[in-house]
Amino acid sequence: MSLAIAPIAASRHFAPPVNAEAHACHHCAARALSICSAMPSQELGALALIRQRQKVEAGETFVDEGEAATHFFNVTSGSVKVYKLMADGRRQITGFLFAGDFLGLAFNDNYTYSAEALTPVNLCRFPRRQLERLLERFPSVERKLLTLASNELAAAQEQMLLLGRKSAQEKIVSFILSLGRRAATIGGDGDLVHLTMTRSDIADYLGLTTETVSRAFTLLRSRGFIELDGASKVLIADREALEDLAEGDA
Amino acid sequence: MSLAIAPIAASRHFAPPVNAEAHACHHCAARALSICSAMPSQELGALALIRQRQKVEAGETFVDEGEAATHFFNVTSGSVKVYKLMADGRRQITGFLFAGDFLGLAFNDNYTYSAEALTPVNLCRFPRRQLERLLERFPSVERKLLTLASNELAAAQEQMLLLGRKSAQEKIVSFILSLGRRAATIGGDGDLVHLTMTRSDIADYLGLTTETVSRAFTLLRSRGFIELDGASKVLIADREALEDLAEGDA
DNA sequence: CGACGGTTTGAGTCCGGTCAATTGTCGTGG
DNA sequence: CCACGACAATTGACCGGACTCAAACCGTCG
Repeated sequence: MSLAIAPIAASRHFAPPVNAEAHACHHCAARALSICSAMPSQELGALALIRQRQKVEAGETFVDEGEAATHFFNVTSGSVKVYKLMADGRRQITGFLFAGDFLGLAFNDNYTYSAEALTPVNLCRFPRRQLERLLERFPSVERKLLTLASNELAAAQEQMLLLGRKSAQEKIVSFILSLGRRAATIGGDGDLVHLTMTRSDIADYLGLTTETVSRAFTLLRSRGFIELDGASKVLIADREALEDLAEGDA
Repeated sequence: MSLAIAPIAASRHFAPPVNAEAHACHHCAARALSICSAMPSQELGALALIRQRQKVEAGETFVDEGEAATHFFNVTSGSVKVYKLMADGRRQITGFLFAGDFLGLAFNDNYTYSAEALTPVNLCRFPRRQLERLLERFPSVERKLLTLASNELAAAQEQMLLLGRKSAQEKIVSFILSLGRRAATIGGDGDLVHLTMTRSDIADYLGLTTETVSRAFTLLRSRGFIELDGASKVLIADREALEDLAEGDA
């Protein structure tokens, strides 16, 4: 889920980073766990000590369903899809992650999902065992995680409503709007949405097929609600109309 | 989600309850937060101090989407449906709760769902403000909550897979099996499932209609996979076949 | 026993899926 | 710079599973 911006605490409490890499990863810790509100420097310092950097190519799977859940991740840049597979290959994408999002909260022994980079991705990785020890020393970090998990849960329930009860149109519209909201919180233009995932990914996220996704986009464009620039850029042309559509008003 | 049984810690650390009522509610706190592993008596005692009992009639709504989230709940007995509504009345049930389950984890200011009793229900209620203060004093309780939330999250993702990618048949079969599992952990017969919800509730949980739910039950019976005794008792007759069906093996 | 709500069953429709062909996009190498 | 290949996206025709509408059938409780 979306996490809020620039952790001021970080820039106050730490010396200037030696390079851009370190800087990015430094922020990553703050973003994952401080959630806008300042976190005591002690906690941040401890987190910094156990964090590890990881680069992932586009298309690379870095979490595999069923594997031992050894790490907790935080996305520094790029985008990621998280999904579950059925034996016969059917796929449900349970979420897309962007800069600032975390992954691996599940305190199960094994991952219950897979994760694959949609674009080149920079990650911060926290070994779970060390993170857990850290949580014991700094309960405030645990508090943050609980808040994050609660928000995740609320979002998951919203997605259930979408999957179970919305039409194809409504699903697509809700999706575009939520990406717009997300883009706005990250600091971009809330009306211009850049799709880093394929139609097939969108379909697997919304419980549809690529064809239906494509048709829905076309229809929305022909009605003047959105504009398309190539396949991956969507401009929200009539937000109000879309917000009505998402809730079923026509 | 399912919580494990009899917290031994409780009976060791507290004097025998003066009546059945108190006894039930005493256990409720333990169940909600100790999750099988023993919890220090100090924490249990603190929880006991802030808990409140609440009885709810069948059909009564005790949590309303949008209302201020003042309480954290734990179901002592009975069953509950948790759901979200759309403006036009479409409904998505996001979960059913049974004895031992908790509700209200969301650390948002307002509830993002409604909850209604399916049967007469006994609840333990913890005022959120007091609970939060308690979490600060006893981080171990927070740890338990985080674990619970993680499990909830995994279950929610599994439900997304069901809603987005499974056929009506597969949905019903998965549902029966999960109720069976749940019944087994509570201590009942894992093969005999008692449905406390209507067909319409099941439909709103699985993203179907009552008619489709009914037809699926009928078909499963005619094929010999289940037996029906009235509308609310389901006997799992061929678990193996059902487990295959749930995953799409024909 | 009768009434009411929930459930089952039936007939017909439609939304979204399937299959297939075409068009578009982008990176690569001639 | 353009031609090519590979893959993604779009479009079209058709199909079918789940929905809708409607009627009949319980079961439970006054």
